Amino acid sequence: MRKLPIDESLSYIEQYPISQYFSFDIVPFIHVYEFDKGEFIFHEHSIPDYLYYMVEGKAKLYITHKNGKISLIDFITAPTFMGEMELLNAERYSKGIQTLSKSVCFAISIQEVKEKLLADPVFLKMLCLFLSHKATTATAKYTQNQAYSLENRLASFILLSSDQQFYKEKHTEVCDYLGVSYRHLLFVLAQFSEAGYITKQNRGYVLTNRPELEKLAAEITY
Amino acid sequence: MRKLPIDESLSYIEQYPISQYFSFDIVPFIHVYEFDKGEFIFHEHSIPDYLYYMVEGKAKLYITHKNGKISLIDFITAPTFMGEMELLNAERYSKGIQTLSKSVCFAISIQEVKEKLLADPVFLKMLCLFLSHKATTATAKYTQNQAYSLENRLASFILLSSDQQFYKEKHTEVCDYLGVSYRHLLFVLAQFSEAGYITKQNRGYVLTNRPELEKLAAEITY
DNA sequence: ACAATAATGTGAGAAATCTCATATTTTACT
DNA sequence: AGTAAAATATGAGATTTCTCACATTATTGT
Repeated sequence: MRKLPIDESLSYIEQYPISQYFSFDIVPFIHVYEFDKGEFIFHEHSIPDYLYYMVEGKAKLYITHKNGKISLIDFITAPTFMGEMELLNAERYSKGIQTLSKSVCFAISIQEVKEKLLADPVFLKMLCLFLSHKATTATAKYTQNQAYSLENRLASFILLSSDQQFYKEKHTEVCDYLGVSYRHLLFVLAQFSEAGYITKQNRGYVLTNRPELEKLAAEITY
Repeated sequence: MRKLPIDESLSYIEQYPISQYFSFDIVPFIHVYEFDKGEFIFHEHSIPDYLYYMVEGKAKLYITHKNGKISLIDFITAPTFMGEMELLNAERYSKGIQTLSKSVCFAISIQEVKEKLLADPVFLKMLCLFLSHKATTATAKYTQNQAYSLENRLASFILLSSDQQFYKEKHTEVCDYLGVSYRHLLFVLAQFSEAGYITKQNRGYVLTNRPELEKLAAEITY
């Protein structure tokens, strides 16, 4: 993590407007940080000092269980806030957030502006919408996880995350995200290959029978 | 559902203060309704007209999947808000809410006060805290559901939901809540009986070996 | 009080998913 | 370039959980 020099910082602040979320001038309170790929924005069980607004990059939000299993709660993509729950103090200790690519974040010192933020209707309204949306998608994901087998969920995930008929997510992340073992993920992936729905190529898979994948995914959607 | 007469309504409003959550006088906008046990407060996929504040009673929040499985997302107990996500319009269609006991709710017409609410910092701050707390507990529940077997989760649930060493939740609800089949719930319950951790009695179970249940539950807690 | 409906309970077999062991390939680091 | 660490891959066997079928109480409405 490194703090960007003034001129670069200002350029980011100009490029990614954040003022709309506040009814007072937030710019004086912003520090711009850059995180390398793989760096932690929040360590698990830490007490965050900053509310972040990620403007570039990708990260994963996860928790580690006592038995060693990891639940990848969400893939986080810019633009988004991070640490808002901790700001609210509803949850004192943070979950973990680790970047998946080089990321740029606006950091706002909680200590400096907590009071102002929690009395700012513009910020609070945005935050309500954000939290509500986050809760809705999380609930959808988790209830589906327990109502459908991996076959359906993986088909759905492949369709959502593939880019131009090409799927290349990391197995190690996907199994934590879908809540199954690495072994089982590979097993179902092999089934899909076997059935000709996908075909291994280089470091990923080409979708070779999209309609069938869509049929499997459609069993979930309501 | 029936609307309570003026005098009863006022008595409830007096007994359960709600003004603290608003910076304007909300009382003129409140209608007091009573729901019988088993009545629906929201039908699934409906568009709510009211934001509710439940002051007495218990209900369950659930969704039905395409394959017929039901996910019981949460047991709702007074006092709490309902329909707040729909008010925010983050989610246009509601999930289902059905009461588990006779319940009394304050109903606030969305159409009448939406504008005012979404600009009210007192209300918005409370709502942020509420949503954040809800998201935190839901995430904890769901990630644990996929990281631990029913043995651990059920032990934990029995300890949490039993009253004075006596467990008497409905199996049909519990299996939807814990995300397993009815059959499997009964199977693990039988295991616990077999091992002497619980003992069937009348319409429920007596906890006959709390320490062992606690040991199982402790595998989860972090 | 009686029928209808919901909840409880159990067996048997199958499917989904897990654990563990181990080998190979890729990626990251110095 | 060389080594350590991470990611990929696969087999075998065990566990967990599911489906379905069916029987037996409770509960509810009229």
